[in-house]
Amino acid sequence: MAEKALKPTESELEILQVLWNEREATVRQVHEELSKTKESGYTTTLKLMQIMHEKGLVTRNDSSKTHIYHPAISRESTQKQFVNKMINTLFAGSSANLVLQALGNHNASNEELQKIEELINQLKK
Amino acid sequence: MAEKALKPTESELEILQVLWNEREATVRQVHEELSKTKESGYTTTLKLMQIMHEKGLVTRNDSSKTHIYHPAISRESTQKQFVNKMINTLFAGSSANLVLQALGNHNASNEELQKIEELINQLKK
DNA sequence: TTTGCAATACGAACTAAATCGTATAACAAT
DNA sequence: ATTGTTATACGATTTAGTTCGTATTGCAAA
Repeated sequence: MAEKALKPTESELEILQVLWNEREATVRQVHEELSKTKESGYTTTLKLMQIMHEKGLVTRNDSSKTHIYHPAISRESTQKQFVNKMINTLFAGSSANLVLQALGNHNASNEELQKIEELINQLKK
Repeated sequence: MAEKALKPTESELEILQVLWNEREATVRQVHEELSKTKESGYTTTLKLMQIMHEKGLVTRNDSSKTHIYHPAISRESTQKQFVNKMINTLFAGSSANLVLQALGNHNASNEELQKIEELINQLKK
């Protein structure tokens, strides 16, 4: 059976972000991290992560009292999912438009620009 | 007073898409357009557009019985809003990562790639 | 003018998401 | 063993978004 294409919500993305960065984390750790930029209760984070577990967005090791969570979907596939969606709903299907918008508004280093150029040269062939 | 940064919902984006393309439209026209790819009742579209009007996402001319709607926010500013959000929540702040992802998965024409290269050369300076 | 059609207005139901309070369980320290 | 702390479980509430039914209004055709 194929893997379900679950689309994480805004809050779920924030949690996944932490899990992707740390590779694994407890609810406490995730909550501490989120608290840096956001105000909310511990049990809210807990509940969200429980729901994510039900949905299959994360796995967890509950062999000890304090459960350890892992992301169940990759950062890359999630990025792809959202980028594609966005290209279709907001850029009339043109990836180039999205690229121009992204480069125009955010600052990329010369090194990063270099990488992009290389990719472009490959694609041109 | 500064303009409020209202984030359109998924459904609202679909409607804005039509308004941006047509420059203006009636509820009926928007609904016909959406019906091509989506199943839903006329009054649903109507209600959504009324709510968008309350929120200030659209303006309307109601001097005649059939109201004519216009987008109140630009396609570009909305694109910017979503792209920035996405770069932050999904690409760890790196616009280049987003660009690589976008170019890697969607096909851009040589002409479009050319435009991107030009922009990159400008940015490099 | 009456009748019928197409439009708007609006309330209500339904669904999804987020938030939190409280109960309970596991464990460590005394 | 008792007590305190930190964890999970879970129900309930709140908020946002979507959908639709029904009432009403404006207008044109008969």
